[in-house]
Amino acid sequence: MELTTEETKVLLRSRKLKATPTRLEVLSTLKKHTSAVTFSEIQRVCTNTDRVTLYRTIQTFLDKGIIHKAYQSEEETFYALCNHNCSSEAHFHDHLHFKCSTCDQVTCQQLTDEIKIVLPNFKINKVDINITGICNRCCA
Amino acid sequence: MELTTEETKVLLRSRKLKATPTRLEVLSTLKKHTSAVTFSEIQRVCTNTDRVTLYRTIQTFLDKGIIHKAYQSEEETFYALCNHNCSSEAHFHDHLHFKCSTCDQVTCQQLTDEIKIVLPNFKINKVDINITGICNRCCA
DNA sequence: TAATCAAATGCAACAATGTTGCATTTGAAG
DNA sequence: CTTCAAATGCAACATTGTTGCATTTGATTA
Repeated sequence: MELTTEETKVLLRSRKLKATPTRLEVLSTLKKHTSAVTFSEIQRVCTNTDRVTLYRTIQTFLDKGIIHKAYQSEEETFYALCNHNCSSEAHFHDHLHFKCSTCDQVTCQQLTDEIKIVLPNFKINKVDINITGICNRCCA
Repeated sequence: MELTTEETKVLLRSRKLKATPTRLEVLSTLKKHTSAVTFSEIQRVCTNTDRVTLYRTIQTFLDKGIIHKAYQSEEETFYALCNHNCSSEAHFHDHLHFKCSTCDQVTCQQLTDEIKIVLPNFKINKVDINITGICNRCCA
């Protein structure tokens, strides 16, 4: 997920969104992180943007499928950029979200084997898998 | 999970908890439901108990492994009684939580096949699987 | 059954998080 | 440069959950 400022503007306009400084800054923050980002982290970076605008910006990005909720703990929600395979309809078919209890980072993990979940007589729309444990970097 | 009032008292005392009217009422509410229960539903039932006491009661039950968080949406948390296989350490090894988008109920579902998740060099402590879709009753 | 005391509760106040309405500003198109 | 819908900032509010502290109560012991 490499995005220059110009590419970000193109992305925003392709979704019929104005390329405002706040939106560019939020997206820049997200792409700088390899792991998912909390609202408070976004707020910490965008100091000269109103709290309400940040909430609305995130909601807009969620609606347009630019970001997704990677992990929701009791305290905080973690957001991450969507990648190309990740439509707003089906985020989780072959990946999951991992919260490391050592470094507290949330990362998206791709699965090599697809997970098969069988629930007879149920219709499955969305599968969210959240795992907590110790990530590969902290294990090493 | 059949619990008479007397059995509930025994359960509470076995965890070194006093069998107060509020605790009995909260547990009675949970066992009356086949699906997981929200805080607001508990609050709706326990009208003569202070809000703060209900929060503390739920927290105590979580700590003691009597209930667990079945599902956490943006708006609400769903709680459910723990069954016998379900220690406070490892809730989710062979079951998942299903949120039906038709009837809005959250239910625990047992899996016939254990799910195998492979993440090389990671240490997995807890696996939460949340599925949204249409449950067997609403499909019928 | 009465006395005792830690545990549990109720109340008030507070904190954090997120939302809504509305006036003002601004990005992008002509 | 003008125009206008979209985006923003501000104020006020709603919801959710927490903390401190005085009072009450369940369970134990005498």
